Amino acid sequence: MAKILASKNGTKKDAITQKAAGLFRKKGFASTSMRELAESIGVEASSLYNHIGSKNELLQTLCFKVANDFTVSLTEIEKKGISTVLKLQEVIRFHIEMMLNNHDEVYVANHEWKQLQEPFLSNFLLQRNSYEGRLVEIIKTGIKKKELKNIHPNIAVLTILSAVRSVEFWQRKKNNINSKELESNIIDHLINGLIK
Amino acid sequence: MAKILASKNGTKKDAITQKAAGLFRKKGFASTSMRELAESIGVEASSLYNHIGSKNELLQTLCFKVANDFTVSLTEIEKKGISTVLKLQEVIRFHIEMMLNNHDEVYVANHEWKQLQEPFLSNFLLQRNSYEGRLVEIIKTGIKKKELKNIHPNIAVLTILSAVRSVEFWQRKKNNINSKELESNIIDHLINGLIK
DNA sequence: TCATTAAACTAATAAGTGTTAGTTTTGCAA
DNA sequence: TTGCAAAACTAACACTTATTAGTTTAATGA
Repeated sequence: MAKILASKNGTKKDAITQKAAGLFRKKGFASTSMRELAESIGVEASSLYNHIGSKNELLQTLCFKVANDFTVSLTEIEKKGISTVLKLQEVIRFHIEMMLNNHDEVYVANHEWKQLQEPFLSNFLLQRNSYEGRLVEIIKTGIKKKELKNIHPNIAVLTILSAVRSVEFWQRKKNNINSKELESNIIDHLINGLIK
Repeated sequence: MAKILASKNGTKKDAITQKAAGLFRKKGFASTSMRELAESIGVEASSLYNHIGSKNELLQTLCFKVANDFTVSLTEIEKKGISTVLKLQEVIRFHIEMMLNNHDEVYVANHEWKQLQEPFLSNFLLQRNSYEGRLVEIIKTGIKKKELKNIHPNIAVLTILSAVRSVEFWQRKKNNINSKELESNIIDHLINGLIK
């Protein structure tokens, strides 16, 4: 009868959620069984239900925690009295650091949100659209202030949001590049381009 | 007793594979059952096995078809006697057009390759690493020729390959932006940056 | 020491999984 | 019209799935 050891400053539910994040990332949500999750903890599957509500609840917790982190961060950045370019830099930097520090959770939120059940699915997409819309507004302001060239704001936002996901692949390869170098390269690329 | 109608210039296996691509994209490979796939065609699940080998074979077919298309295209571009910047432009353009013209297949190859079984999984990753390596070489050449600034080639490649995936999101929203505008915006962003 | 509670266990359920075997139907060529 | 092959069908198999009910064990506090 192994016990689920709660990580310090966290409940047992948190410990299970963390393990789930790792498995959901490696194998996908649908391909991860509760028996596998339980085994990775060292317990029977049914024992998990003393701590969590359901498998789907685990996914909900993960997705909305990540979504909320991004929303809160964007609100902070919006409030600052800095240029558009600096705001974009901070947004990009936050995305990269989230992926570096919370790899499993962010990956799962990015890849497995489709498996959310209603009404959580609609809710998640609403939050996502709102986030993208606020980034579009930042870029529109930058164009108006002539800080940015006259690109299509929606395309630019989706390009940036996709580009920062390169950190996913970067984790896969265990290159010894420190996070600051990674950050500055990606930010420079997305803001200034590749041309010499 | 409904019949599987083969699309013109294609076998019935092709028709099933195409339907599978759509479902695998919408629901994920693991969450799509053979009974669902069969129903979407209008046939019993067991009837599918008159035409295909297995569910996993469908995924293999999709993933390697896409991987091969990209490999072939890159070989063509490498052969051309054009500048590094133009080569990169053509690579980016090909990615975007593949995603626009073969949305389901490319999406599935990008998102569901993890569900491949060995030895196909290792094979796919080898092909992918080789593709990325060849792009890294193009960028290294561009730096040597002083066409490109002195960025980290590996980071640049992964940033580009991630950025072109924005087309995935773009399909989701049914904005009325034509593909040429989409292409030129993304290429300009990745080559020249955002700054005015 | 004893009662309480948290959290593990075993066992079972009902539904769904990919796949196979065997049979029947269909459409075409001779 | 008959014979044949392609391709549909039904039925079943052998597992696996998430989850629940009921029970036992371990830890805690009085």
